[in-house]
Amino acid sequence: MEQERPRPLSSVNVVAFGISEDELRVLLARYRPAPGQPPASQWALPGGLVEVDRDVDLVSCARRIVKAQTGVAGAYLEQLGGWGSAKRDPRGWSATQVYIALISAECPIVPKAGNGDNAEWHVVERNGVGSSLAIDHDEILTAAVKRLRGKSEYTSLPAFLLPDEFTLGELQRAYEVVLGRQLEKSAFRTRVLTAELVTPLDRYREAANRPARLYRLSHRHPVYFPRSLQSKA
Amino acid sequence: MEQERPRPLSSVNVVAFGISEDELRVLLARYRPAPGQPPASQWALPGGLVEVDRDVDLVSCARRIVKAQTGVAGAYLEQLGGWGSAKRDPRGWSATQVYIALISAECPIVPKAGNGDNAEWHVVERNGVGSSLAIDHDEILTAAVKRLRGKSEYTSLPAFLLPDEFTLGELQRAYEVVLGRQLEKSAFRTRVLTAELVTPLDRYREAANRPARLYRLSHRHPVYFPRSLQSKA
DNA sequence: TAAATAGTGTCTCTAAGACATTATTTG
DNA sequence: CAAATAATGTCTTAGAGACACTATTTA
Repeated sequence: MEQERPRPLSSVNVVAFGISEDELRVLLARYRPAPGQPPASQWALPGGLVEVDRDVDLVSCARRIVKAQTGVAGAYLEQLGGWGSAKRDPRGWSATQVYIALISAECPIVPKAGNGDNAEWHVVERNGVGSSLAIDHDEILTAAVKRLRGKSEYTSLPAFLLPDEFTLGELQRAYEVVLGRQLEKSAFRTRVLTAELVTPLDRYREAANRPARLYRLSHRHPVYFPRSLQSKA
Repeated sequence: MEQERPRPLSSVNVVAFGISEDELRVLLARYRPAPGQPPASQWALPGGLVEVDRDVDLVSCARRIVKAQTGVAGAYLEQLGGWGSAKRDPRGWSATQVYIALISAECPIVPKAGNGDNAEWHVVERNGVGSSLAIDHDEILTAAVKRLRGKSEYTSLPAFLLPDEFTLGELQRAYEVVLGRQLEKSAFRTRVLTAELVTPLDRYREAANRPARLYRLSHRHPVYFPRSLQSKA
């Protein structure tokens, strides 16, 4: 019988994105050096150690974290990647699995009992937030923003930042907020409609102008726009 | 002082792809229920526990595994994802970080001392190999093949399966082997050349026909072909 | 010369960009 | 009516697919 090797710490972190006031935002919590210890002043990505008798797998651990901070249970979740090294955590070798969460409501927060321990939504500027985050979370946030922006070029990802029903104008605005640039209306609409990314409803958004048709996503998973190398005939 | 939580097992697995005899192949090893224990008859993806005093981070752990099985030190490595759950490993809660490795040589193997303990290259058919792999490795292999195929539609990934210098014909063949379908020559060439994916050399591959110009990759990281939402003018 | 593969040219088609025009509501 | 945004149409352009053609080597 071989002696058991020392085990690294296993945790999960979440980069939760939302849109409010036409800005892309990310959820941050006060950095907590270890569970039970008081929070530091630095901001960090919400997360925590895997709890072996509570989390059945990595996604449910991520879901638990999102739920605890925002109250949202059905957020879109996608694996971003793993960060692990001997040095990243002062407590020793640690590996974290990071998930991206897209929150469709208006950036909600679950207030904590105590003293300024609430998470907060921070505006994403360029590839991160203004201040620097704890340990390697700046690097992780940058990777998450890059993934979100990159994948938004050719998938329906930004739609998961909207409520169930939305107009094409609102959808285009979501793309523009995520990508950080304006898009051409006509091209955007044909692209979205021919890809059958959305299903038209028989309802309309009323306003002080021509009412806009409401749509909902056709699929609960991201749709990819058609792409590149075709087969030989 | 809070009591320390139980820690899951942390391991790294590698899905190493190679091309030989015009077939896409993946490296498999005999499944070993735990380090030190004898290998079972089932095949599995090569991997092992993170060694906290030897591996500085996740990639170097992956590199160590690739090197041990193939002798190759400079393979292209890319994170695929993390798999973790209470049930996947009989020893208890375990999380593995999986890397894809692209081997450019002719599918080499490092022979082990003992008795049939060598890794082997298996042909990839459809989304996996013929037989079923240990624990959740079928699912992981399927994800790896999907990633490799998907990304090969719009990046230079298949080039990392070739030696340093290659002809455009060889490059096209690599794409065809990975994607499992034939491509149109003219379109392929203009695409590759206008994306400046490769740099032409002043050397030629001699054969019983017109010599083909040799090329090498322009970048050590994958190149993405342009395509998708453009900016408004 | 034939065989074989390298490499190019031309035409078509599709989808996106640019931009103008029409449509439908409220105040 | 004006103001505002929704929705559509037309023209152009870029890149991919189809496919034929030319180029250069060896046997």
